[in-house]
Amino acid sequence: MKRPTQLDVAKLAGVSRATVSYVLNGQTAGYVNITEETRRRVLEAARQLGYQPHAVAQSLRSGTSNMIGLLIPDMHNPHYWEIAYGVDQEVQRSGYEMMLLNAALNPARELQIVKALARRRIDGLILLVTYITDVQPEIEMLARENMPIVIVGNSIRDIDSVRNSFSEGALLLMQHLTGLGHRRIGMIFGVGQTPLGQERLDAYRCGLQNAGLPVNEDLIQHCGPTIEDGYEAASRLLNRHERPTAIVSINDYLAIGAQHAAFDHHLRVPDDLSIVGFDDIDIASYVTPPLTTVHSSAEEMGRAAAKLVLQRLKTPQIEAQQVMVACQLVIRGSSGPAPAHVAERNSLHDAR
Amino acid sequence: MKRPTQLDVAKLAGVSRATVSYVLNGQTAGYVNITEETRRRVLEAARQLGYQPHAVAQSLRSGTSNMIGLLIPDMHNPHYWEIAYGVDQEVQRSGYEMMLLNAALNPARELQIVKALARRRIDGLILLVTYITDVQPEIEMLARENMPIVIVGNSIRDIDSVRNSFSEGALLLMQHLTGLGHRRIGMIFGVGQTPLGQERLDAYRCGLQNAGLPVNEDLIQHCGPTIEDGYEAASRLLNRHERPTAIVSINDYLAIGAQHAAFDHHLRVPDDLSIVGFDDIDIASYVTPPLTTVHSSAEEMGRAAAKLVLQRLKTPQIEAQQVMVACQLVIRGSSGPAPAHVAERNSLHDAR
DNA sequence: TTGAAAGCGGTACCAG
DNA sequence: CTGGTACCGCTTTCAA
Repeated sequence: MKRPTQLDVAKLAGVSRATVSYVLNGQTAGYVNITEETRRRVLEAARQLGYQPHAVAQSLRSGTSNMIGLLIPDMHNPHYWEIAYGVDQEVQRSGYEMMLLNAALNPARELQIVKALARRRIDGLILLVTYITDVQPEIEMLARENMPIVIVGNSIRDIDSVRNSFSEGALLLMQHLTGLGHRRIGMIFGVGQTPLGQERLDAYRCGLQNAGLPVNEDLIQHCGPTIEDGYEAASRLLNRHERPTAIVSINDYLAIGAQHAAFDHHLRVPDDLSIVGFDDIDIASYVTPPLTTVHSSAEEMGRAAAKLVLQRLKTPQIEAQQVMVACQLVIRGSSGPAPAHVAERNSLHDAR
Repeated sequence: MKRPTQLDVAKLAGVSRATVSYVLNGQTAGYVNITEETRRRVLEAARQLGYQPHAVAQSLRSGTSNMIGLLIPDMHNPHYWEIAYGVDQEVQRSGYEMMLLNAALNPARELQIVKALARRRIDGLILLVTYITDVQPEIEMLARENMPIVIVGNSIRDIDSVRNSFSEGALLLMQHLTGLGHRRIGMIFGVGQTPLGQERLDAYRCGLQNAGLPVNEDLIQHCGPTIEDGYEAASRLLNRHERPTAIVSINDYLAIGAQHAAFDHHLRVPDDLSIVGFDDIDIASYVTPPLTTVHSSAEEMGRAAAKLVLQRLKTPQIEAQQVMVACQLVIRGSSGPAPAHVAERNSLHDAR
């Protein structure tokens, strides 16, 4: 059984295809007028056949798809879903659909997706890219062809972008920890070579130096993106002879793994170990103890990105914009003063 | 700047459009052969122009889109992403793209999405529908038009579906709790009128009856889908004069909210209160204490659903299949024996 | 007020 | 072995 086409409707209503198109779109092309009678006949015929316009044909004809593509690096991290949610909301408000694609942390797939979306002649593109150098040429090419593109959490010259001021947030976070007396602070770095991650890592190093503390590369644990990876990275830190008194996780998701590692090592958080993260995912305030983190509304970022795309869609010629989304330190129960006995042991050790 | 079309390539290579199509698709339409020389010229011209085929045009011509649509009820619940992840993996293995749409728990939006996907002439559809009665007519209509459709967590006559045997799992869960001596068991019911939720609710009631316990409707707290809602529903239960000694949450996500409510009420889990959930989301084993839950591989379900769609795409005429994904009780740290003093108080109360 | 027809970009048949 | 061309379904100009 085949779906009815405009022609079927036209036949049934006893009019031409053009008339059907006029009626269904309200599009009277300037000065075309339709008799109320014909109008009713057409609508009735369409209803009777269950006619649905063929979006692909419309798309080919009009050159627009009514879709905005969103590429995220990893479907497992709630942070990206919050961004996607913001994008979806905003995009829908303007009558578009969001098409969400997952790169599954695979650089090759990232490029492949961008290309596929371009072939689909998607109306606009929002990219959260981990391995940006690989896709940069493609992005620049698309931008030259007037495809509205927004980069999130990153930036390329002459292309709209949304970023958050995480380096500041990260510094505040480090100040918070050093201010609490922590001198041995571990880092869980579980992402690809993203500038976003790099920014946080730099802030970590910088924060230590600001407090006059040495940067010990052994305390930086590189790991994968799963919660299990976070658990293991934290375990490695906690198994060290001189374990850190605080752990900074590159994101909340991994921090939850770290919290559990502390639990399995019979360490109380925050009494024996402070754990902090980034992103403030919704679960962060519900874990035990609630996670100290750097908040930046992911949904907000998504919305900002969507707005940029939609704006460029309307007025393509304006200059590239950089939107900054603020972030703030959220102090919850997972961070506290450095444990006294460890501090003591440390000074003994230092004295030796 | 406009993107080059096949015609541009043809001109540059000094051949016809047909030849370009043949070369690029390897499609020699049976017995068409191309000189190595022409072939090279065409490829070179395509490369030089950065030619990318127009997927919309291809789609219109071929009648296929190379996309499988997936509709999920709520982007905030990790359970659904795991399903989406499974679908994505499987669908990609077969050279398709997954198009993910979020209904945001809105029944009207659900129907709207299904219709939009149908208009896009998507190749196949995987639906996780909350308010199924609203979309059922549309689904049946599409199925009649030979659109491959799979329903997940639900079922409609003559349509492929994937379900998990949660009612069994739920009964095991209830046995587990009653076996531990719990007599006052609360329920957090934070989903729409989904049969899936209903199934779990029925199992809750049934499980109580099996243990010879009364069903107290006041112990069933209906609430919204956010983690905050879970927190509040649990709080309401815990604020009762005679609070439950165990709480069954309709899903893990809300259970995390419940855990936090217990924390805020200074109740230790599981000593003072047992909390159990459903789904076994990845975070479930990392919260403190790790969540007792009913596991069913969501990713597995997604994969099964994708396989069904792809299979029907190949062979449309086979009979509708129902795939059951097994599930099992996973006992972790969040459930334990009913607290003695409460049990005591209960019996005193019963004796009065 | 309505209808005929020219494309949008590709594909695949048929003729050369 | 290659080129011409009809068609996928819809929109929109132009003519009637």
